[in-house]
Amino acid sequence: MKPNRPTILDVAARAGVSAGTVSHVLNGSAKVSGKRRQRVLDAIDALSYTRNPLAQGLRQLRTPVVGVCVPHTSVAYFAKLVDAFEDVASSRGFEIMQILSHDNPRIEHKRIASLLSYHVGGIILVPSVDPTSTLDAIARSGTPVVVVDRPVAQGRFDQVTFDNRNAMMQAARGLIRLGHRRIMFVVRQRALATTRERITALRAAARGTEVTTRVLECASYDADAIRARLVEIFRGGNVPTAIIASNSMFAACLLRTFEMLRIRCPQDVSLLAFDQPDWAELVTPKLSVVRQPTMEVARKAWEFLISRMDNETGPVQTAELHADLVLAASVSRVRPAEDNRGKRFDTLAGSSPLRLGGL
Amino acid sequence: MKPNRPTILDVAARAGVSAGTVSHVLNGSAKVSGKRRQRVLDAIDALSYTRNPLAQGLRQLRTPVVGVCVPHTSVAYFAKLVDAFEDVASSRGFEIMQILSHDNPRIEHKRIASLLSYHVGGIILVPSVDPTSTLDAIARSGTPVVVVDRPVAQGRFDQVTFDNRNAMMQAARGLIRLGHRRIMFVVRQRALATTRERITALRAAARGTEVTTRVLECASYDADAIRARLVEIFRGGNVPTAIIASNSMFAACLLRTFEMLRIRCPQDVSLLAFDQPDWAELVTPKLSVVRQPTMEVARKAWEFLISRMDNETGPVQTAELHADLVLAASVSRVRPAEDNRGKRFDTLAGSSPLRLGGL
DNA sequence: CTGAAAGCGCTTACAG
DNA sequence: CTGAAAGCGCTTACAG
Repeated sequence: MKPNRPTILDVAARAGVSAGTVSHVLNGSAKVSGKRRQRVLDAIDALSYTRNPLAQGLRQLRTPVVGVCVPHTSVAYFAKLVDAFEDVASSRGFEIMQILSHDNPRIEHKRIASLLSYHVGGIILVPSVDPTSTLDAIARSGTPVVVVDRPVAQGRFDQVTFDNRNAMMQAARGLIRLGHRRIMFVVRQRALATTRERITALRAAARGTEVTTRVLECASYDADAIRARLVEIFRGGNVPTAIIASNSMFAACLLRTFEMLRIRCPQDVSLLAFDQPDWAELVTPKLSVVRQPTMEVARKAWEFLISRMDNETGPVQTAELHADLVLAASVSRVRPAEDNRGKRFDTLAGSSPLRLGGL
Repeated sequence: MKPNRPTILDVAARAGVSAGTVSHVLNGSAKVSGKRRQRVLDAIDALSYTRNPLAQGLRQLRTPVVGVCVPHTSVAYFAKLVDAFEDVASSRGFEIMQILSHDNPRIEHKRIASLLSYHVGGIILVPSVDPTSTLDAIARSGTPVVVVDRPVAQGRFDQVTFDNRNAMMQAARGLIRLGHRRIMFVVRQRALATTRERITALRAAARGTEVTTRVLECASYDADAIRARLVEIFRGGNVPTAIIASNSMFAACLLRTFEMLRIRCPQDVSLLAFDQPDWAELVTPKLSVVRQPTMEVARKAWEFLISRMDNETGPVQTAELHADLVLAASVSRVRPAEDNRGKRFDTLAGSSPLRLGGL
């Protein structure tokens, strides 16, 4: 069934040299004289020989594969990131093994352990809330790794992150300047390093002003459940005048909730989101976003990974990229009459086909 | 640097048996007596031994890896598909190697060849326009493969596809019933099997009526270029009253173009899209879509792949899943006065921040 | 049921 | 510069 692929021995035989010599021309690991070298090249060509990466990996304890671990691919931002890595990696002869942590440290650890058993040449990791055991396992294996997007304790690992503090600072100050006094930040997990940085910056921006900030943690991944949670908030009264969503899924849920409750955006509530979704410009009003330079992240991370693979003991490399605030129609100035103090929104749109799980 | 992982020999030594015996309990490839078996299990546990898949793969010419090849991950639908595969595969102890064809047969072939050199246990392929050489290479290698989403010539390969004819038939008939007489179908590549099926169905629906159909092929992946192309159409006069987009990227470009040209949807033009984007319900008007059951596809494809890996010579397995038409506000009835005959839209919105490449 | 041994396809000291 | 040979960690006929 499986016709045997040519091996290095076939090439050697055809070129009239030893396997070792073929290996040397393949790897440039030793000088091979001009004509032998050419004979080897010709033989490789004639047989359309390609190396068996399994054998190579077994011998060298290192395969030309880089493992990419992100929480989910269905999040547009992570999908784009993986896409970008696939591009740059395959142009350098690397395969991508993709694993998903589901933002769960246990799964993350297990999946990374499996990746390590393949002796991958390197790992790109968007870490979960608590990646300690995962990072320890990677460190123990000596596999080069670059941490991306979410910072971990500095000093041990190469990483490329965003300047979340600055981005949030910009966003918060912008809102405050527009008259907002009650700002809510909706997050998946408070404990996430990225989130903590953002919360700190939000509070710092509010310090010394009369601005009230509030963090809403919504651990669920289920849109219905999230919307139900939001509905509670808006019905509870004392509604914020501006909401910052930590990712595009929350932004989407918020927009749908606005619609259900007939909350006008931005007249009643302004909205701004981290994690620029591709639909930001399609919705009405257009969504204000913090734009993260995905391609730049991927390129930088790859650069770090390559240099780490070449030099495992070099100094730790760090990059903090800039994220841009892009204000659009979903954010507006607060007029005194509209400050929502003590206001409730509970007009559930009767015609909405929405199922409201849990309500 | 790299502490040596325990090997099967370490386990054997600790359990006081031979490596072959350990292998047998690992694989259940031969009966091992109760107590020896337990000793092996204990040793594995004590050393937290895991098999080296590279060695295993080298020996068996088969690794517990499945290769997934899609055109792009940044397309939401494909990302979801890959996500779904990762889930089901890793729960069965398989890794995922992900490659991207960029809808280019040459790249597809090259990347698949590389995949094959890893002796992957199976492949899931969303084929490019012309996957002939790729499929030949896969067939030659004897690797189990399931073709997904886009049908290829029947009979050689397991595949799970959608009933595109029926979906398009429903969509077209729905539009015709609402009074539409000029329908445009915007596609990436006419030659794609999926697209051809849809075009055929569209024409069939129009046959015997006074309905004019038109296919617009836009090979570009650049949103600016696509919009420029669309602007031409709308300026050209004799604008269609209904447009069907073959994927969500086109739908997005169309919505933006409507906005630029102050075309009202659905009053001036109705819009409907294959490939349900996650923002379909966020835009105004809500987008009408043909909804494809992603998870079901993934599950079915995996089922086929597993059974193919178990039985390489079994009969070809085929599934054609049903895609639902979900009508929403973006589609409406045509009133006689609004039939756009000879109409042009060329009010370029001056305030739009849009860059119009090429115009 | 169990072990000794060959072999999967490479790479890499080690001689020469 | 080049070749012979060992070895990476498994699996699998083959004896027993």
